[in-house]
Amino acid sequence: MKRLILVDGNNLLFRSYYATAYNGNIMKNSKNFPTNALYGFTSMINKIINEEHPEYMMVAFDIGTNFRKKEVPSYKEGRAETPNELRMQMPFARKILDAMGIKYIEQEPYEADDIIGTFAKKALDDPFFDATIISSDKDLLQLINDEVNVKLLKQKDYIIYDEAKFREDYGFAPINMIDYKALAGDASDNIPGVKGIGDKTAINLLKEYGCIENIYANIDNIKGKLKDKLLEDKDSAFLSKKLATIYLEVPTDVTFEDLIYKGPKEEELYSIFQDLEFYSFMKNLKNKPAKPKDLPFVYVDNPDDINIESDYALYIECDNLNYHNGDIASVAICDQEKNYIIDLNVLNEVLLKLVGHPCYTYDYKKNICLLKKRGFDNLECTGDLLITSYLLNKTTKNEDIAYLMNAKGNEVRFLEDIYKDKIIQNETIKKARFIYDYKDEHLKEIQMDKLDKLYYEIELPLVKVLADMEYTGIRVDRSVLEEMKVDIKNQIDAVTKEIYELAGEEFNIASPKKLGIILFEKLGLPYKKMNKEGYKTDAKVLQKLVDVHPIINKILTFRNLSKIYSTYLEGLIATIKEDGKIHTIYKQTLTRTGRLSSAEPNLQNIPMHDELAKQIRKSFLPEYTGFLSCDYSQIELRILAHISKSEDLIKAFVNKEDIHRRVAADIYGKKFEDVTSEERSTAKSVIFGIVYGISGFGLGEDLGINPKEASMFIKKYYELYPGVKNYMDNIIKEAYEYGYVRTLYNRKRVIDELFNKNYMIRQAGERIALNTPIQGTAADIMKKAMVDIYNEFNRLKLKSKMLLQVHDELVFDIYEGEKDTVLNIVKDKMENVVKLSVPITVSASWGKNWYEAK
DNA sequence: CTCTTCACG
DNA sequence: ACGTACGTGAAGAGC
Repeated sequence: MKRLILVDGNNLLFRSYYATAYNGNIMKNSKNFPTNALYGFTSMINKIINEEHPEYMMVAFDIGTNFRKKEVPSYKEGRAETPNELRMQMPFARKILDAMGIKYIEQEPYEADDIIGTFAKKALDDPFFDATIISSDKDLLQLINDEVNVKLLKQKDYIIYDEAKFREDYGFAPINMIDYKALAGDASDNIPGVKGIGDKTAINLLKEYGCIENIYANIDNIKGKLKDKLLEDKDSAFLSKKLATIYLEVPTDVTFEDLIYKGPKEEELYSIFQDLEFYSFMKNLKNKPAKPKDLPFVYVDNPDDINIESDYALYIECDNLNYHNGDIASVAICDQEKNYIIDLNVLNEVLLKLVGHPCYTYDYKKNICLLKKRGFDNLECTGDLLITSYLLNKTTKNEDIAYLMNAKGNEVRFLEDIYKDKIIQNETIKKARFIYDYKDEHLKEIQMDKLDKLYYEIELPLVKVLADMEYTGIRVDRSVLEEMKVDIKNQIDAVTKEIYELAGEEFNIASPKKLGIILFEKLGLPYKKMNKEGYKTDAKVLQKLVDVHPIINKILTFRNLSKIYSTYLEGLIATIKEDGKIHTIYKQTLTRTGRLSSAEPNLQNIPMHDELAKQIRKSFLPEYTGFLSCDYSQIELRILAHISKSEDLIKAFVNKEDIHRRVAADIYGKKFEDVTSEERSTAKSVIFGIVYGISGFGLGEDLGINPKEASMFIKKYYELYPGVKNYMDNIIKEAYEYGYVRTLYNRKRVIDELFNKNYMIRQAGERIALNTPIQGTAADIMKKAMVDIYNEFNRLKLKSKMLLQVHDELVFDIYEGEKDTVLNIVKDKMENVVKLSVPITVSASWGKNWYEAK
C-alpha cells in the first residue's frame, strides 16, 4: 500500500505568519523582506519529510477567487485582508517546493481544500493508495474515511484523526462534519448555519438523524422552538452545507506519478535560502552546490613568489572551532590585485617578509594564537574586520565570517561544511578577498559613527592583551579536582538515596518536570508556581518550602552538588590541556554591552560563595610566586553617579562613605551609625535594582517584601537622588529619539526593542537603555585599563602576567620580586584610566591560589 | 534545539 | 490588564 501525503500549503503559511507576527516584530532579512511565514513553512515541510518519508506528496494552495465566493458573495466575508507582508512571501513558498522536488497545485476557482479533497478521493478509489492530510484546519476532517486520515496540527504537536478517533471526539461520522456546519455554522468562514443552533444542539441532532436531509425528512418528530428555528432557516442550512462541502471533482490531469517526491535540487534550494538568508536551512543541505566562480590564486611555496607593495589582507582558517585545540588549515593573503595561498612550510618566512605593511584580518586574536603555536610571534595587524563588525553592530553571535559575507551576497560556505569537505583553499581566498574589499568601508563607517577612538585605543590593542592571556593560560591542579570528584560523587549517591526514601519512590531528581510532580502532586506541597513546562522548582521556590518538608533541603543539596560535579569538576577537568593549564577563549565581539565573555571553559563564573567554591578556587595555581587580584569597587555605581551628575551620590563617593550604608541611612531617615546590617542590605538591593530599571514588584520579590513597600523604597531613593531619576528619564528619551544609546567611549548599542508593538518588549528596551551606558562604560574602563597595564608591563619588560578578567576584577601571576611594582602599576592604571567626577578605587589582595587572592 | 536551572559580574 | 531586574555560559532533560 502506498501513502499519499496531502499538505494544506495555505494553512501552513498563515499559521507560520501569525505564530510569529503577533508582537508586531516580524522576522525580516537584511533586505528588509519579511521571511517569518516562509521560515515556519520551510521548517514544517522539512519536518513532514523527516517524519513521513513520503513517496508521494502534494501541497495545495488557494489562488484567485473561488467558486463559492462567486456564487455566494457573503462566503468568508469579514475576514481580515491578507497582510501584505504575508502576501509578499507566498510566491517564495512555491519556489521552495519546486526546489525541494515537491509537487504543488493551485487551480482557480478552487480552494486548497477542494484540491486536497479531490486527491483524497482519488486515493480512496485507487486500490493501491491511502492518504494522510496535513493541516490545522478542522474543515478537512470531513474527508476522513478508512483510507484517509488527517494529521491535525496543534500548537506544538498534532493529533492523528482516523475514523475511530473522530467518532470518539465528535460522536458522529466524519462526513457529517458538513451537516454539523449546516446547523452550527462557522463564524470564521461566515457560514450562517441555523440561527440559534450551536455546538451542543447540532451534535445531538446529528447523533439522532445523521444528516440534515434526514432531519428535514423527519421534521415533524422535532418539537417546539427547535423545529421553528430549523424551518425558519431551512434554506440557510442547505446553503451552509453546500458551502462547507469540499468539492471532490476538481478537474485535473495530474496523476499519482506526478506526485512522486523527487527530493531536493540542492543548488536551486541553496540559492533560494541564500536570498532569504535562511542560514540554518542552508547548513542542513547534504550536498552543497559546487561554487560557480572560484577566485584565481598563486600558490606560494617559495617566499619569493609573493610580492606585496602596500597593504594586504590575511585570513587564516583553523581546523577546529576552538583555535586552542586546533592548527592552521589554510592561509590566504590578498592585496589590491592578487590572491595568494601560502604553503604552511614557508608561512613564517612569508609573514616575516611582510612585516611593516599594513595588515587587515578577521579575528586577529585567533591568528595570534595560531601563529604563536607555530613559533611566529610578530604578527601586527592594523585592522580587524571582526572587531569593526562588532562595533558597527553587524555581527551575529556566531563568529564565522560566512554570516557577514553571505549577508553581502557573497557565496561562501560555513566552517562546519568546510571541515567536512576539505575545499578549504578556495574558501580561504574568498575570505581574504572579502576582508580586503570591505576594510575601507568599515573604517569609514567607524569614523562616521565616532567609534575610532574606541576602536584604535581600546578594542584593537586589547586583542593582543587577550591573546596573551589566553595563550598563557592558567595552571590548575587536576588531582585536587579529581579527588573532589570522587568525594562529591559519594555525597550525591547518599543524598539521592535519602530523597528516594522521602519521596517514597525513585525518580530522576534532575528532571524539573518529574520533581515538580513529586513535590506538588504526590507530596502535596504548597506555593505552587507554574512555568511553560510544569511546576517551577528553582531555588527560590524550594527555599520557601524548606520548613515544610525535609526533602527540600536534600534536593537543594543534590542540586548544589550536581552543579559542582558536572560543570566545575567534570567540565573543568575536561578542558585542562597537556600543559596542565586551562586556556579559555575571551569573546571580544559577543555581548551587547561591550563586556567580554569567556567560554570553553567559562572562567568568569567559577563559584565563589561556599565551601565547595573555596576548594575549587584553591586548585587554580600560579606558575610563578602567587596571584594578585585587583578589583574595582562599585564601579557601576560610581559610573551612575558620574553620568547622572547626582550631587549627593557624588558627595558620598568623594567622602569615601560606605555607599550602601549611606543610602540606607537616607532611606530610613536614620543616623549613619544606627543602620542595621539588614537595612544596609536592603539598600544595596534597591541600588542594584535601580541600575537595572527594576519595578516595585521585582524588588519586592527579591527582598521578600510586598511590592507596595518596595515601591516606597524606590520612590524614596528617587527623592533622595533626583539626579538619578533625571538621568533615567533623559536616557530613555534620548534612546527613543536616536534609537540607540552610547557609553562614555561612544560604544553604541542600537535598541530595536523600543520600537516594538508589544508593551512588555518596549519596557525591556527602556531598561536596556538605562543599564547599557552604565554596564558598557564599566566595560570600556576595564578594557582601557587592561591595555594600559599591558603596555606598561611590556615597557618595563616585566615577567609577571595578566591571566584573568572577570568584569571588574583582574588576576595576575606575579614573577619573583615584581610584587610591589605590579601592584603599583595595576592600581595606578586602573584608578587613573579616566577622570570621573567621583574617585575610582581599586582593592587588591594577594594569595598562593585564586581562593586566597580574593 | 529549546527550556530550565544555576554559576558569575 | 498585563507581567515583572542588566549582562553572560554550561549542563541536563525532553521533545
